[in-house]
Amino acid sequence: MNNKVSIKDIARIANVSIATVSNVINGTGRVSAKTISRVNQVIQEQQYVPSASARSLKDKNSHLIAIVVPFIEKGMLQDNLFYWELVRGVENGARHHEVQVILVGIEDDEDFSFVRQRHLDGMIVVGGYEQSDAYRKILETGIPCVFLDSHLTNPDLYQIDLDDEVGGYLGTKHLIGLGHEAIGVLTGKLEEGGVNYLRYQGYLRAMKESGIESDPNLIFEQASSIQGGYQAAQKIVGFKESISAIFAFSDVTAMGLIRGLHDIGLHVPNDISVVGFDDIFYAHYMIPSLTTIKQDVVSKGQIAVSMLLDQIKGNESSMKRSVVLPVSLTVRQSTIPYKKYS
Amino acid sequence: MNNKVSIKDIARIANVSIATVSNVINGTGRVSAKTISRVNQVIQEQQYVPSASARSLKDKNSHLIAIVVPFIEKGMLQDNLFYWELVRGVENGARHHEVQVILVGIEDDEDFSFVRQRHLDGMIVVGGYEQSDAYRKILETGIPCVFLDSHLTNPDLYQIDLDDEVGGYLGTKHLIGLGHEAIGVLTGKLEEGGVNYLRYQGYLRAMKESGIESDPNLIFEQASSIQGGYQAAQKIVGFKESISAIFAFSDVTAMGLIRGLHDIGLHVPNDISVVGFDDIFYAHYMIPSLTTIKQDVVSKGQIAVSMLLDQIKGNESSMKRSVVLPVSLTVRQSTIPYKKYS
DNA sequence: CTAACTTGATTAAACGTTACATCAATTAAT
DNA sequence: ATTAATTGATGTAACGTTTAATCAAGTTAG
Repeated sequence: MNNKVSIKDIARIANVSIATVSNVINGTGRVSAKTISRVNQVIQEQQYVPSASARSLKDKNSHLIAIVVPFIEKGMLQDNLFYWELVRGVENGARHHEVQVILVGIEDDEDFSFVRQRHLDGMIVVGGYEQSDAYRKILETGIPCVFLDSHLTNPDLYQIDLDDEVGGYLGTKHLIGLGHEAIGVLTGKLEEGGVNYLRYQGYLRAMKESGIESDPNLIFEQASSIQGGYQAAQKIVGFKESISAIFAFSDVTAMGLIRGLHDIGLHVPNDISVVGFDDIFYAHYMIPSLTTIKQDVVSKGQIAVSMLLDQIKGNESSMKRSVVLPVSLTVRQSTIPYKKYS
Repeated sequence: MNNKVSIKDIARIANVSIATVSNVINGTGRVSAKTISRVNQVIQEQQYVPSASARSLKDKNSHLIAIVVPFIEKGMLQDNLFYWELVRGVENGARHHEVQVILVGIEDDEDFSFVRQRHLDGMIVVGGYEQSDAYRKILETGIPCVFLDSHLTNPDLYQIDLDDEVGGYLGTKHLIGLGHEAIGVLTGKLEEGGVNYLRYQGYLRAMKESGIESDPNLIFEQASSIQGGYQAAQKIVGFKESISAIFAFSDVTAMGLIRGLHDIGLHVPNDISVVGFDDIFYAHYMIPSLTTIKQDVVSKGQIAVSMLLDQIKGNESSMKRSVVLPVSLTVRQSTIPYKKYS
């Protein structure tokens, strides 16, 4: 309705020039107290809102950032709840900085022309693999980015990661503490330096430290999805006499796994213990509730936003380029002390 | 890097006027085949991308829609996975129409000035209550909207709803068919005409049809969240001798409920049967897996987008303003035939 | 009392598009 | 052979801002 009141209208009604109105809005230039209040009055009355397109045309920044999520990964629809929590954190962080978030679920052949098209101020990229096509294209756009959970080697990039190695260590140590020795690992794609790789390193460290030899046959690499976890149960059951516990590198796969084992007749935790990773909110409500490595996803999203905005504003010095967030162990019902397989 | 190549540059390099370039890009006006290909060539070489801000400044439409989600509802953080599936559907629908989606998680005091600020083309609004403040503000913006799961009474509004009454009926009928008579209901806020209200009506119809008297004491109204479901277990346990089944009006509350009952010592389905609503993907993997009323959330999102775009483009006639999507019953492990409480 | 600031405000260019009006050069119709 | 229509292309205003340059009037300094 009132959609077309522009700065010109305000100027006319308030009997000043548009430059003055602009100054009032932005607090720039010199303008007397009375004029300020008169102009503001008119702005109120007319419900004037400055046009973002006109602004961004002028200053080249859009107050728009993108969150880039791989909805489809390796051909599988991403059902990881984890992303939802993250997206919420980002949206929430952004709104406190008067920035809006556009959601982009990238596909394999994604082209990133929308970045320049919309003059995006920056991007938050979730889970990029260093050698992927998308990753290369993202860097090519040249806009400020913050990478999440990517463990990229380039030290110039801004990134936020988890202390994945420690997470892997903690979960494994917990199982060892319960007396388990034959501990299987259910991991997503193992790429050198990637999230799963680091968790695996932590696992190895814990095993070595406790003098337990780790059996490479007990490493199961599977898609990081609930289905992936479910399918893994089939493979794992072949080793049921030699495995007493499994460390799944995400809660979602742990869920699928537990269900898969259940369908085969193996019950968690009595027949086998399971540790997850992420602590998504269902973990607490599952039956059995899931012992897992906890991270604070929502604040991760918020940190990502402020890091991105600092970078955009050029407060480079005020922040480290790489942040590593802590993880911790949350013990619940899915893990119990080792008992000989009966 | 190459961020500043504009239509002018293309025009200069291709030796034509900017008007011609514009015509080539938009397929408007008259321009010879050779010129077209030459211009396109240059566009390719220079990696030119038209500026969305300039365009939207000119034509008043931004190719930007918002999806509005109540992240925080009645003071509770929305942990409903359901929304995530919906958001994904919308994003996916949008990308096929060259529109981008901005994600807005509204708060209680939300102001919608961003709508005019960004010249949004339209909005998809999830779960609005007719008498809410937000709802009023949304209508005031005057932009095209599609309302999801809102069951609004105004027949001029575009909306997509589920056949909630039938859903309520099917779930109840299923339980009755298993021999249950004392069937409790775990519902979110019961507002006349709202989603929960209609599901409840379906419940009543099924009960009446089977000649079972429904006990108003067995209606439990609780927040639609996993915690809400968990807490409900406390209340329900007081009636454990008189309740043999519960129909929860969302899968998330069903999960919380099942866990809550479990902690109290009541096991699903042996001690009590539970039916959910939505069929979020986890329903299939829970232990026990959840009998539930299935809806197709992703396609709901996609339909919402195309409905919105039709409305924006003014193809009013081509579509009904109100779409009701079907639901169906999916039977899993959380419901079993009635047996006397022991 | 003039010169030099300060204050409050204005003018106009520029940002990258689109679309309307115009125009020159062909081609077609009488 | 003149007029009319068509084709291909251009010039330019307009969209809503911001900002640098400018200016008039009032104030202060010497």
